Amino acid sequence: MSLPLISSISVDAKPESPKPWSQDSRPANDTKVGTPTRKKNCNCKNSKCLKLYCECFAAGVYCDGCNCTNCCNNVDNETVRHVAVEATLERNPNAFRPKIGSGTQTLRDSRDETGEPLFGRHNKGCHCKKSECLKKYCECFQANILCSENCKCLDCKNFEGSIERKPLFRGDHGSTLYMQHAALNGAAGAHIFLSPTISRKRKIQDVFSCTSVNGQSTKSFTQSKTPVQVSSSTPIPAASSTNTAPVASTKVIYRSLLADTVRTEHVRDLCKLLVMVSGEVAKTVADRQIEESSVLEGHVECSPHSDYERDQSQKDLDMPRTSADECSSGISLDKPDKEESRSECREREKGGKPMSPGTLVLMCNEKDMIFMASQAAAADPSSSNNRSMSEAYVEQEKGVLTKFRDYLLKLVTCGQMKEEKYRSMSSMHERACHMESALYSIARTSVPATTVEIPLTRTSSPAYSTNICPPVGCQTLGNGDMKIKLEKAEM
DNA sequence: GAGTTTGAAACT
DNA sequence: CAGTTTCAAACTC
Repeated sequence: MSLPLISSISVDAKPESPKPWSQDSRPANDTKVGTPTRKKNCNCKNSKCLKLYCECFAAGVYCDGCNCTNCCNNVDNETVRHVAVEATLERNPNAFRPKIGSGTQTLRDSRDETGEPLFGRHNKGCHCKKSECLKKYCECFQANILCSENCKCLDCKNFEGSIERKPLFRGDHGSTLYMQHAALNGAAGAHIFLSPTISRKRKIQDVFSCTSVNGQSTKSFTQSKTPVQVSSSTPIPAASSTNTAPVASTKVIYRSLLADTVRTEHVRDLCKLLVMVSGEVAKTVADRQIEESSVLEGHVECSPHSDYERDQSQKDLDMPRTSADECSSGISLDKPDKEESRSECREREKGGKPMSPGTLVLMCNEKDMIFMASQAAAADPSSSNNRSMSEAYVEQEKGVLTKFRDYLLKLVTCGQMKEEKYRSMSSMHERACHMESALYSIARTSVPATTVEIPLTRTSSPAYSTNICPPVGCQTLGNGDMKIKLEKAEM
């Protein structure tokens, strides 16, 4: 008995074919993989592509289409390569770990005054001396992140607020995509605009070397050689989306709208559900056939469970409710025996080593295949009625495909809802920034220092208050409204 | 495309 | 751990 559909689904949960350094998972924000589809071709000559000098080796991939000579980073030299991997790991157990860590929540969700994304930081930090960390020699710059306290660079200009860095910055200014990414990562709080951790990196440079709305440098508010704590209410003009600084590259970090929505356990649950649907359909078909044969024989007997089970089956087929909240927390499957199955799996896990989700799915498949076999046997004791069997298969397939289709439709709905959500968040943010910029322009006139408080009407978007912090200079009032607190500087 | 510069990795 | 060498990418011309 075969259940090709179920089997094929379960494959998704299975890990990819193992690589010698499978632990390596380059960060999404690493520009080397910032464009995930792009694979760099190395030009190694002396390292045989078996040292970290080789980008392919370091990235944990085979050389493919590279211009390297004496390359051993391929399937043919698996043994040699394995030795090299071992040696490398011996030297540095983290050699194949991502260089750019996601960092703390603060860091990951930070961005500078240009609105550019600054996800993560270099785990080891760079050691640049001459490039001022403004060239791709610098790993931080290359990864499109700011230098952090991990770095030991000299004359660093890759820090927040750096005038030199600004024209070189590569990013998507306050774009919807950024907002999406930030929101998906749970961006919250004041750190989204300025990270104190990153600010610590500032050394001799102007801490508040401000850039006006049009991107031109202006008089600094202060000059400091000491770390400065920057709060969200610091009167720094947010460049916002009106910043017209040249963008050297339009590389955008893409994150699926459904990221964090579909998780491994959901795939597993879906598989289980499909298996269950398949089983229910088979049972229904079997019951119907028994019924039909009984009618033919003139002995009409009611199936003791059919109606009830049909109801139950229908309940099982009902898709879970769709709501924004549900989308945010991931799609769950309302499956009656979900908890039971999980506990069963947990029971199994207790007995031995923990099993991967893929293994669990496969085991569930195995279990259900046995179940299906017994079902079919019950439906057709002679096991020779091919017509009945194929009819059952067709019904099964139909049921499973229908269920799967419903699930996909639900995913699409979730994606659309998220898209709408982030769009409204983005437009709200841009409006606030525009207003803030306008106010800042006013503030720069010769009006004596004072505090301007302008209440802003809060939009209906709950995301604004929960996921995104107020723009720089904005404060959230107790009643949910926002005000812009802007201390005017003497010019 | 060749030569130079640069900084990470490897080595001592 | 610091200094030196090797290496390949980034950069310049």
